[in-house]
Amino acid sequence: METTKLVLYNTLSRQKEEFVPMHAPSVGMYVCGPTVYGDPHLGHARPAVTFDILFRYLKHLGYKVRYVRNITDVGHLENDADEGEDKIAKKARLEELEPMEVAHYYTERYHDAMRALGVLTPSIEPHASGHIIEQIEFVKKIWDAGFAYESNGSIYFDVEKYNEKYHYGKLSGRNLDDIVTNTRSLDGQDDKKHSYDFALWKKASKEHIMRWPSPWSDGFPGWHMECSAMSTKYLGEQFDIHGGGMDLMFPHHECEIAQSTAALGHDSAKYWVHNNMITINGKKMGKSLGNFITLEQLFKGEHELLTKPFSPMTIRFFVLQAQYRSTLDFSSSALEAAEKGLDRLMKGVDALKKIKPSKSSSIKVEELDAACHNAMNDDLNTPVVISIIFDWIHTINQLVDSQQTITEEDLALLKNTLNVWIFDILGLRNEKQSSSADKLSPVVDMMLEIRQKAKAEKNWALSDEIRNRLTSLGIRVKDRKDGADWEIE
RNA sequence: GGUCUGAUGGCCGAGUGGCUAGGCACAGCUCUGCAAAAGCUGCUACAGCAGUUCGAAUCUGCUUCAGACCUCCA
Repeated sequence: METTKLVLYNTLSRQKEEFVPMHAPSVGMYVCGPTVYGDPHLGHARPAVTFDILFRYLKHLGYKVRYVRNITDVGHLENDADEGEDKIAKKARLEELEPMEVAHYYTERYHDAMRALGVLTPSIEPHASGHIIEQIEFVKKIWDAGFAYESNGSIYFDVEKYNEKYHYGKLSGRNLDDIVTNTRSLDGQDDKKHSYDFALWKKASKEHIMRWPSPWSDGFPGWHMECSAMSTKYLGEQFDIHGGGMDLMFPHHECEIAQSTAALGHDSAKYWVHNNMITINGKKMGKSLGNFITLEQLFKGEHELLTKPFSPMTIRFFVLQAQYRSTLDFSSSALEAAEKGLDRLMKGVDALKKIKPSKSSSIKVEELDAACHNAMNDDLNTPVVISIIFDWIHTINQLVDSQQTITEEDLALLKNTLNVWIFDILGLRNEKQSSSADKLSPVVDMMLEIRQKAKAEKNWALSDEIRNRLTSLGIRVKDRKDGADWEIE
């Protein structure tokens, strides 16, 4: 079985392209991170897990990856009509906290949730507030290139002028004419020449707390500037992958391309990778609709739509069971299905220990790795990877049952391959194997030995009492032909 | 209104021309003192209509429906 090459869907070309790094073995990847003004919700898990998988897989393929994911703690305007009030500042004032206090709190919340989901920490996690100077410098470059104008202390990007030389809309497939006729006119845009122009630097109003000095005014950077400035700073003028949610495609990523192209004279990212949304009742889960469920609510089961709590690994597995470019519809029953599937998968992995090697193998273990690679190489098709693993869980069960045979060598290969794919690449954890279970283990084994003696003496009363009391302690006794096994519920 | 995407079995979700996706649920069976658990087996769907083809879930056209973006959003 031959192994293919990694292919990624590039939004720029609207097709799958072979991934060829610009400077192999190094790979640069930039992904838009969260705006830290609210608790992380299920929607945040999608890009985090998707690009975590890409990060892990690229490393598995032998690349040296620098993965940059930003923290937006400044910038995003509430809306253009909002006198330049910044989201962070608005929330801060409501709660009478320092803006940085709010940003820090939610950054920590985000980190905690990501850690629980098994999302590896990026190589660099730059904060927008820590890169104001870089952003001012970037605005200057655009200014010097002639694609910006000043109006009332704010600097705007001149989309029309840019579009004369380049194509504004190349990523989202729009043309300026369409944008002109189809952009709603909003109030409070008097400063701009055209409604489709966007702010590079925004003058702060009197009451605006988050502000920095600049050559133009005391203010703050426009809401697309941080990604251009920070990706350039840490990954260079040109880098391999730029990721983010599909909802950021326009205007955010379109504006980023315009900014970088205006300032540098060329595009910055080679592959634009966008994950699709998680939906709920067929509609996008997001802040604007208010139909989101926070990760903490999921972990604790505290939401009217949840029948029970779901572990972080169940959430991760749920996300991985769909290809990243498809919408994924949330429901409590879908999560329950994911939970049981994951449980079955982990039990299969545990069952590896019970296999007794033979002199020959009736199966071809090397096919597992090749099949997984082929699925993964096809634009990160994790659901197919998982289905292949399930096929092998079936095989493991047959091996345990002696319906198939495997040599000691092949068994070691099988264990190793499954470990790589399940734990290293998919990033799953076996949550039932905790350290407390290890300490508990000899104690439970002792109880089961006593019960086994009782059973041998047909002392069903004692044997059932031991079983019932263990069950009430959350330990499920599983009788087998030779003795008994157990697991924590 | 513009741009784009999608419609797969009870549910979630792969699959781009012919061969079983997978998981969950469900049914039967095996194991078992009983139960539980586990395993095994079964379950053949592609929105509608027309066309291309020896053959279409997969290609083309039309229709219907849904969603995303066009405003902060992962």
